[in-house]
Amino acid sequence: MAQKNILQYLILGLLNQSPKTGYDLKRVFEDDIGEFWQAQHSQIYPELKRLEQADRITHVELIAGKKLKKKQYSITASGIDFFDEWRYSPTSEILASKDEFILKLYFIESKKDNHLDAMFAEQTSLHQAKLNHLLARRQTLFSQSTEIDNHYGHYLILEHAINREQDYLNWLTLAQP
Amino acid sequence: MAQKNILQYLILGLLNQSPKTGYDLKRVFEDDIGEFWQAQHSQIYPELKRLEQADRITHVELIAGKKLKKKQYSITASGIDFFDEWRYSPTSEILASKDEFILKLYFIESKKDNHLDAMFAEQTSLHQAKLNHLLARRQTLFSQSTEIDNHYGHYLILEHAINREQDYLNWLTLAQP
DNA sequence: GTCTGCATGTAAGACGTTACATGATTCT
DNA sequence: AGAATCATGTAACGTCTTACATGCAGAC
Repeated sequence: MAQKNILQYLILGLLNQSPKTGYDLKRVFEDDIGEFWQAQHSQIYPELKRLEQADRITHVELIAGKKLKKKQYSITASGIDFFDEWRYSPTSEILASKDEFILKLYFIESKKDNHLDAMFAEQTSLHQAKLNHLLARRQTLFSQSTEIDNHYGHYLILEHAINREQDYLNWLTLAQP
Repeated sequence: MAQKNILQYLILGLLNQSPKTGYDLKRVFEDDIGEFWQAQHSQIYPELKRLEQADRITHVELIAGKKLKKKQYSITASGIDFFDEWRYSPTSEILASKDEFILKLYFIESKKDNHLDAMFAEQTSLHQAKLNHLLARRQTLFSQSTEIDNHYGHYLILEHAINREQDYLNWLTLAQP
């Protein structure tokens, strides 16, 4: 039964780096690892509650400004054990991705279908925009090699995303009739 | 609210190619488009029922052998309209994929972490096996160019999957310390 | 003083997986 | 005779998205 609940490990891993609020976590998902995993705040907050009940994390309440409360979560020893179990276990399954565009292509019967041009042009534009955004981000974050050493995981994930977009664009160019 | 329910379009598209049973559809998902979309039979059968109630498909009952009943579904005119609306509409969103391995990498802090070797070796082996399987499949299905012309969409999707695995392997080789 | 971002939560529903269940046919 | 595959369905559960809801803080 039970699917894997990978979200909990991601939260634990991020809290293992440093204590964070739910909002902080939300932003990491948006900015850093969103290319390979997504989570909305409506999923994060309940998961934090659940992890705290299971004693994998704890929180302290901070006041920002005059009365804005935030809950800063930290990982517990039990949480670290649980996280390490996951991170060092084999990753046997390749979680297949979904791609709506390639499925639409699947239903094109002939190379001469006159929708093909517009479809490829649209996707090329989308992926080019995404690539540009990722490249700009790399420029901002990792223009110095010291940054790479200090945030190696983040660097890897960004490199992989860039690589993926470049390959996708390359395929689009080659496959286009 | 309501997410996109892409499954219904895939079923309609497949029935638009030729009438099929639920089991036939299940196999197409396993064999042909599984690289870019997954669906279990427990999702397919209820969706067929729903599509029939909405008059997008109909079925006839066939008897195989002495008494094995199967339901062969066909697309209706209304179903074709509905399918065409989807297939020729813009595909603006890039549905982000999930990759558990790259996330585990994200939590590796140092290039010198002594788990890295084993992790890369494992993934290389997995993706190599997958690539071999896809290449064998291309050999079986598309060794003649007439096959490509007759099943162009299928050919494209397989090519894309092969391309993706090759790029992934290439990245694994380059990123490995 | 209004707009953007910070901050936290719940509710409803859609989507997807695993397991449970049953029976016929074909191949070895 | 037994195993694999064909064939169809339901139940339970877990995951994920969208929407609803509220309030504080900082910048302009």
